[in-house]
Amino acid sequence: VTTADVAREAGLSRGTVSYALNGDPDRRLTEQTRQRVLDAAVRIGYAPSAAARLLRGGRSRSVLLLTPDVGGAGGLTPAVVEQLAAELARSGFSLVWQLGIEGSAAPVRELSPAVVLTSPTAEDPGFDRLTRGFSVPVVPAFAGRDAFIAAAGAEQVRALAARGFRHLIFAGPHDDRLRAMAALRRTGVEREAAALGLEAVRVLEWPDARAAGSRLVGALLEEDRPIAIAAYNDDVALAVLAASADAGVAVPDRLSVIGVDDVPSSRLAVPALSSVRADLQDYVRALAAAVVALAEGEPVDPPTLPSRLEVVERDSVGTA
Amino acid sequence: VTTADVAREAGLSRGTVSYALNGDPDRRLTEQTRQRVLDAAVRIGYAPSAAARLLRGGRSRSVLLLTPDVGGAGGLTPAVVEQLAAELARSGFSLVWQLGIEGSAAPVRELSPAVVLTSPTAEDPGFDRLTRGFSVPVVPAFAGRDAFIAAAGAEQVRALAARGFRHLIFAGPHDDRLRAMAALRRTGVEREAAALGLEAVRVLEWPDARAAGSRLVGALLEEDRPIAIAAYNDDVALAVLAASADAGVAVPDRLSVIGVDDVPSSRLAVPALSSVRADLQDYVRALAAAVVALAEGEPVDPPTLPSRLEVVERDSVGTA
DNA sequence: ATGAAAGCGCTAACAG
DNA sequence: CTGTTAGCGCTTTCAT
Repeated sequence: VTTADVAREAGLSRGTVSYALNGDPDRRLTEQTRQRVLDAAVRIGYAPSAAARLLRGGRSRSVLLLTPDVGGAGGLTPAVVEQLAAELARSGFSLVWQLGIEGSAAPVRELSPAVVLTSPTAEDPGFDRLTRGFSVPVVPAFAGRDAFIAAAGAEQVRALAARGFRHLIFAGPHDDRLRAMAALRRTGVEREAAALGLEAVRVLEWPDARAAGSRLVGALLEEDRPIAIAAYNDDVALAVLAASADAGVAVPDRLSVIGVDDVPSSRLAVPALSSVRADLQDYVRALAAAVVALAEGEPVDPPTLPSRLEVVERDSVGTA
Repeated sequence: VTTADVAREAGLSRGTVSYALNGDPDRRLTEQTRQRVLDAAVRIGYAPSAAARLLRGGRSRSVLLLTPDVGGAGGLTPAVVEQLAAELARSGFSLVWQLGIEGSAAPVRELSPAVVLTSPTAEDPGFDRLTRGFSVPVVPAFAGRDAFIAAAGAEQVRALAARGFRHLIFAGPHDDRLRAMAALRRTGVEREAAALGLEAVRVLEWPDARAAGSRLVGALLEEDRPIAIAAYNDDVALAVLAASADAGVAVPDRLSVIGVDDVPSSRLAVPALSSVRADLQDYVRALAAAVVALAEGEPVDPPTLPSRLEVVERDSVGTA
C-alpha cells in the first residue's frame, strides 16, 4: 500500500498526498483536503516506505551503535546506552544497538544511519572493516575509554594511599574476556602508585574458586604486613571479601579491599564494599549533543569520558 | 558514487556492474570483466546504497528487537540478546536492538527488518503502536515470559518446602520499576505454596536501607518460628543476607533465603547464596530458528520460554 | 557475453 | 490550491 493507493482512495494525486502527510513546507492545503488524505491513509492502512524516503534523499534520523558485546565499554555500556537512547529520542533520533561486531557479522547497512558510533577506536584492529561502506560519520564513541578505565584504578590507589597503605596488591579477574580491560586498569593502578611514591604494586589473578581464594588470603596474611587490595572490579572485590570471610580474616581490620563500578550488591556486602563510581550523566548528554551535531553535518569532536571518578567510601577499607 | 560511476570507470554498463558485484545467479561473465568491475569499484570507493537495494525489493537480512530497557525481559535480556545475535549471524541475519520503546520513541523504520521481535506481548498496551507501520511479521519474543518468571518462584518454593519449611515469606524488591515482574514472581510463589499445601505466603517489600533491613530481620526473629525467604531475585536475597549479618542472625541456621538469577556475586556471598538459574541455550537456538523461518515467510510460532528451571543449591538454605 | 530500460515508492520543482 | 513529472540507485528482464 503506497501513496498511489492513498491518492486513488482519496481521489487526489500522489503529490498532494505526500504534502498532506508530511506537513507542508510552503504549500497551503485545504483543511478538508488534508483530512481526506489522512482519513484515506488510515482507512487503507498506509505506511510510508522508509527505503524510498531515504533513497529520495531524506536525512535519516537513526544512529547505529556498534559494540562487541553488552559489556563492551568497561561494564558501563547498558546504563550509558539507555540514557543515550533517551537523550537522542528527545532530539528525534532513534538509537539502535548492534552487538557481536567482533565476529564475522557485518554492521547493518540496511539502516542508513545518520551517524555510526563504535566502541572500537580508530587504532583497534578491524575498525576499518567496520567503517567501510558507510558514507556517514563513523565516530568512536567512548573517547578516552582507556584513560577512563585506568582512572578508576588511580582513584583506588588514592583512596588506599590516603589511609596510609604503602604496599598495594592489584587483584585481576579470572575471566579471560576481561584481559584487555584488566591490563588497562592495572596500568592505572601502577602509574598512580608510582606517582605517589608507593612501593611497586603486586599483581595477582584472583582465583575463581572460593577455596583457592581463601587459601590465597591465608598466604597473604603470613607475610605479616597490612593488606590493601585494589580489585579489578566489584565482582573481584566481592570474591576477595568472600575469601576473607572463608579464611576468617577480618575486613577491614586485617585486610582492606576496594572495587570499581559500585554495583548494587556492593552496598549489600558484609562489610559493605568501598568502590569507585562514575557519574556519566553529563558525558552522555554531551555525547548525544555531539551526535546530533554530527548528524546535521557539523564537524564536532565527541566528548571525552571523565578522567576523574568518585570514590564511594564504605566499610571495606581500614587503615595501615 | 554509484554503480553508474563504476560502470563508466570500467567502461561497461550498469547492469553488468550489478551482476559482477553480486555474483551471478545465472549470468556467465568473463573473469576478466568481473575483475575489471571489482577493480574499478575499489578504486573509486564504491559502496552500495542499502536504501536503493531495499526499495528495489530485496528482502532485508536484519531483525529488529524492541524492548523497553536492558532488563526488559526479567533480567535475562543481555545474555539472550548476545546469544541470539550470534545465532542469527550464523544464518546471515543481523540483530539490532532498540531500547526505550515505552516512551515516545518510535521504532526505527529506516531499517526495513525481515522480522520484528518485541518484548511486549500482544496484550500489552501500546503493542499496536509498536507494530503499526511494519509490513513484516511482528512477533512477541519471550513467549511464556510471565509463566517463566512465575516458574522461578515456584522452584524457590519447591526447594524450600523440600527442606521442611511450611511457612514462607516472599521478599519483594524496593525498586518501583520492578513492580510488574515482582507481582508475577509472587504469584508463582503463592500458587506453588498452595499447590504444596503450605501455609499462606507472607509478602514483604524488602527495604532498601541496610538498617531497616536489619530491623526487619530482628522483628521476624521474634516470632520464633523458622524463617524461610523466597526473594524476588538475587539482589534482594543479597540484601536479606546483609541484613541478617548486620542483625547477627546466622544463615542458614536461623534464617534461610533463596534468590533468582544466579548472578556472579551470589556464589561469592557469605554464605554462598542459593538461587534459581535458567538455561536458555536451547530456547535461544529455537528462537533464532523461528526467526529465520519467519523471515523466509513460513508461518511458525516462536518457542516458549521453559517453565522448569534449575535450583542452584548453595549454603543459604537450611532445614526447618 | 553485454547493453538498454523499466520500475520499486517517494518528494519537490514546475505547471496549471 | 492541486496535478504532473523527474529522478534518487539498484536489480532484472528482454534484446542484441
